[in-house]
Amino acid sequence: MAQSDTVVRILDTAEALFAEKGFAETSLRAITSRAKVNLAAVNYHFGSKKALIQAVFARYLDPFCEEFNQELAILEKKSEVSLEELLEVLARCTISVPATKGSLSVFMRLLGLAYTQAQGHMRRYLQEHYGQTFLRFTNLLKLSSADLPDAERFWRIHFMLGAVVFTMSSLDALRDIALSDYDEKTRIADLVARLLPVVTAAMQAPVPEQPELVKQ
Amino acid sequence: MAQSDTVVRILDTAEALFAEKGFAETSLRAITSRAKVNLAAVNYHFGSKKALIQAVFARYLDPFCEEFNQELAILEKKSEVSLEELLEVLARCTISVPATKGSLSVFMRLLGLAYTQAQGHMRRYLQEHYGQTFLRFTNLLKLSSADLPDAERFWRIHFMLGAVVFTMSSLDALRDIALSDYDEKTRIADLVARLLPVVTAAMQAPVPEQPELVKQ
DNA sequence: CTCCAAGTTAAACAACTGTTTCAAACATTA
DNA sequence: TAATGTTTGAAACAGTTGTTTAACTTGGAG
Repeated sequence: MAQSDTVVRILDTAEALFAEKGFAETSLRAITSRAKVNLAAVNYHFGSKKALIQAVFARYLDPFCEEFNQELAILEKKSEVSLEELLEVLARCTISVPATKGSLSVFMRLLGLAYTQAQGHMRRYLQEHYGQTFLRFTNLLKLSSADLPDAERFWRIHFMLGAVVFTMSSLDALRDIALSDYDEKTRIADLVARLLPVVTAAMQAPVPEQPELVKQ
Repeated sequence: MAQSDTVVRILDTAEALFAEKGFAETSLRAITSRAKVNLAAVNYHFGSKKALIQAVFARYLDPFCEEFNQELAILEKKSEVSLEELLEVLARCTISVPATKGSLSVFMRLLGLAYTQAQGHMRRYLQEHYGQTFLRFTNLLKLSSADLPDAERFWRIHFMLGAVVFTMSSLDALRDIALSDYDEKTRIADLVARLLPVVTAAMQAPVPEQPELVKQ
């Protein structure tokens, strides 16, 4: 049974090439030739290039969401949850899941691409499949930052999402600079340790005076 | 003299389409047909699609850097510069420059695409042409956050760069959500007002205990 | 007016894209 | 062993891509 082998090899290669060059810039021929499988294999096993992209994401996000949902269920039973506690759980799940492959940075790069690259279908896919988990998280976040206006919290979530995704997705380049300029061999765990106090402080920053809402 | 007219129309259309769909997903035919210009005009006036992309950026960044450099020169003469002061200058220049066109959000989206979309040549172009201005900025930032270890500052700069670029590049989608969920008509100026305290707090967050540097 | 460079146009170029086809090879069950 | 359904293989499909060519139009200087 060579099937699973072909599927896995396509997924591995596609993941690497997508992260390296982007979705539109990576052709099926580039994937299949490097993976040493036939060109038609992608359409046979996945149906289309779109579906392949989604499958690459699902391989990361499905196990992540499963673990994260379990942790969220525990937190939801508690009477109150601190911001540090919630972020620590998020960080732990993010690190632990792809530990088998050790390529968290690759996945973060993909996530960044999915959001910024104008692949509308990816945003829709992520929303449909993982929106509910995200909602559970934001509900807990609301409890742990109750004094923050809803709109303010909304924007800050995306500021911090950007900080994480952007840094992680450029990780290799930044790590090289950090090494040559500051003699620092930054591991993912170090980066998370750096991120936690920054994100916490950002979420707790003073709220600016209400901007006067003008029409248009 | 229809030349300048053609060039400007190409730039305007390309800018809009790039922001809307991304670089790779926007064909020269899509640009030229919407701009009501002949297909060959792009290669005639700009040389290649790559050069057109760079020209779209230069139209924003050249005037921005000119103004920003002037402001930086003023700050460099002062004996000390506060973090708020420096960030406020950055925000002011960012807002003021494209005021004539009112499409700062378009440019921000382009900037986000340039960094996240794996167009290697764009990163190189930005570094080569505007790296020195960025260096002047980071030097002042070092003065205004002298108690921060260099490596820590380095990472935080990129955290915050990510927050800005990522948010801006998804701006339209986020703005729609903010409008429907919080009845908020977010203007760019509002967003900058929200960003300033967050970035300030993030840069001033407590430094985590030195991560033990292990080999590998 | 003449002439020349600058700009525009339509057409064709070669290369590449995702997808489909159908015969061959394979593994599995009866 | 024979029959079955699944997986691979090479080739072709129809469409799009960025770029180039060469003929054509135009505006202004000599």
